[in-house]
Amino acid sequence: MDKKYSIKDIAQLSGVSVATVSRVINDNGRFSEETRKKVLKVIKETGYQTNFSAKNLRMNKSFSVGILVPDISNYFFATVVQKIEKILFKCGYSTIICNTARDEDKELAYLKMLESKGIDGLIVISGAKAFDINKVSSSSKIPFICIDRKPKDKKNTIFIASDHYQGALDATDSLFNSGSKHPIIATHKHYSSSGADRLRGFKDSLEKHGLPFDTSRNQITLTTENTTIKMEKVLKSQPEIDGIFAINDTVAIEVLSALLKLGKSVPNDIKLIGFDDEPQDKHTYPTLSSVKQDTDRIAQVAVENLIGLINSTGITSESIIIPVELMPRDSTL
Amino acid sequence: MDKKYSIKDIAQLSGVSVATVSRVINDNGRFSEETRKKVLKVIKETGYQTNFSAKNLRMNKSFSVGILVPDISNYFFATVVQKIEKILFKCGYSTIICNTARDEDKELAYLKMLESKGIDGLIVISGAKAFDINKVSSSSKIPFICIDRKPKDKKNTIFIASDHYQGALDATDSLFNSGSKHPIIATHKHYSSSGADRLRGFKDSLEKHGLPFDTSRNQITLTTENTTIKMEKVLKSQPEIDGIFAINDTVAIEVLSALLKLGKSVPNDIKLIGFDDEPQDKHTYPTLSSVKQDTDRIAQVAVENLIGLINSTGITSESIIIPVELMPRDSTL
DNA sequence: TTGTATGCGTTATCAG
DNA sequence: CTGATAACGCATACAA
Repeated sequence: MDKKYSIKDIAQLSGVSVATVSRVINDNGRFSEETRKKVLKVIKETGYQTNFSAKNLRMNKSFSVGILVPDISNYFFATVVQKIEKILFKCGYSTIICNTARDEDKELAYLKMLESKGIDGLIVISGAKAFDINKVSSSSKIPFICIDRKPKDKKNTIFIASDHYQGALDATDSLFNSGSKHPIIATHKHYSSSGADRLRGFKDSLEKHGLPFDTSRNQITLTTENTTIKMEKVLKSQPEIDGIFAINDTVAIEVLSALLKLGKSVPNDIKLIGFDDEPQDKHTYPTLSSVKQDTDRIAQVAVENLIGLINSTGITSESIIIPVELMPRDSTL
Repeated sequence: MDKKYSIKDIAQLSGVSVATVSRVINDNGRFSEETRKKVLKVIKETGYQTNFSAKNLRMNKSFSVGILVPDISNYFFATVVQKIEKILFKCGYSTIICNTARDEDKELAYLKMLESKGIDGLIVISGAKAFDINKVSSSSKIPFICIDRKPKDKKNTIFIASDHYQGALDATDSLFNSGSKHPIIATHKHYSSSGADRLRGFKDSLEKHGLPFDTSRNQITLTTENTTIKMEKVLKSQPEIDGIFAINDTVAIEVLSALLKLGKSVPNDIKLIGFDDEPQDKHTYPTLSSVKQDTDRIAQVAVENLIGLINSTGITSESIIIPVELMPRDSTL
């Protein structure tokens, strides 16, 4: 009742050899229906459970994957991680979560740990710089895929991302469509490959509408602390500003709050749109327009590809772009 | 360059036995300073890394802990998980995350998997029912601690929670203090032990102010879909309502949005306060009063106690309550 | 101070 | 169809 059963115990209890038990458990090799029943019965009765440490050691496989994420309290990251974990579990893998806090040293330390644990695969989500697995250990060939973060070595890797460019283009277009003549983009200090793509989309929409992009006039960089002050200054020196594309919803909501404090009306004075379609967008006042990423599909594609990588030796190189969806609400009416 | 080194390789390369290498690595047993340097040098050069599967098998320890959480895209859960993971990593443990989605079957499946992997400990965060580890396997004695979720067997377990009762009491008091005469509580369908404590706090504040609690008059249950309709109905039949304590900030923000739609002014017509102090509270209009949980301390205490449990055989039973802090903002001015 | 030998629980190879 | 046994990489009791 209080002991942990091993395959050996099961063998003894059911009067067969350990080899046969292993065969039955893994449904591998041949054995009679009779022994199968016998063994399965004992397993049920004893509540036997595979010892994964042993199995891993023997098979050089761990049935677990690591996931590197900058900040799990971010809505988009949390949602993607959650969905990935769910699918992986269905496929028999467990997920080791690693919160890198955008710290390169931490990232390295995590990578080492994960390698030690013999993870079968790795998913890298976002982060400031291009991802270079060779920094950990040139010997290791852990299959990995990148989400929203370009790998350093573009060959031999899979890269998955939302169509940030198109989303930003659509978002900015929607500012114009709702009457804005002089939109700007609000970014924050963190720089990621997705952020760069969104900036490109903004620029191209601007130029499409006959406005040349100029960083000093069309872009503001905010930190959490200075939003209102900075906004006030900018709006004073450029009173023509009548639309803001925020690099994500967190920034958008800070901007919205600042605008209201400054007595500006959204969308009457200034149109506003964000990115990520966070749940609270529906509950701001006015409700916040945004661009929705297809996290279901991102997660699905990520896991499918990773498992493909794990099971096959053929190395692929691919860049997968997931479409996004514009979610117009009152802030761009 | 492309091989994975084992302790045996290191032994050969440095001209000692595997036992000595093991001793040096674990700084265990005695060996000369000279051999130490020799071995360490080879380890550096080769980039040797411990094979944890083997170590785990031998030591019957996995240096990993599981964490059961209902929904990681919830701000409070995400924050706590993130902080726990960070501290655990510093202590040499990796964290296997399990998103139970409040589903008991999933929880069971996860528990089995975690047991198979030989996790050293378990952290259970919230969830609807009391937690009963015996459902997995009567044989297993995995040390575990509960956060925000009462364990079934109160003996032999550690329970950590914010002072939900006091927080709710303070929150409701603050409604009265800002002039509310007839506050109600807004809950949602999920029921947890923390939710029950918050409800108790609300009731006691009511009675303290001379109002007997009556479910049909002082409590409304919302779902995400029906908030505005339900609010309208309630406010029509009970126009005296002038204060709302929402069971958490997500509910509070939905309520706030509904109230604005219904033409009610917050805080002039109705005072409002939530729970959890989510970041967006600072950016709603008006800013949302709330009760802040000390996630740093919760995480710290949780890890400390779990590691204590793992390393000692002495079983403890304890209930640890972490103080909360009232965060008054404009919605209760 | 160091080396030898054993076993942890599995799977896989090879006989039977 | 089934059984004995080697091997995975490591820590440790025991010998030297």
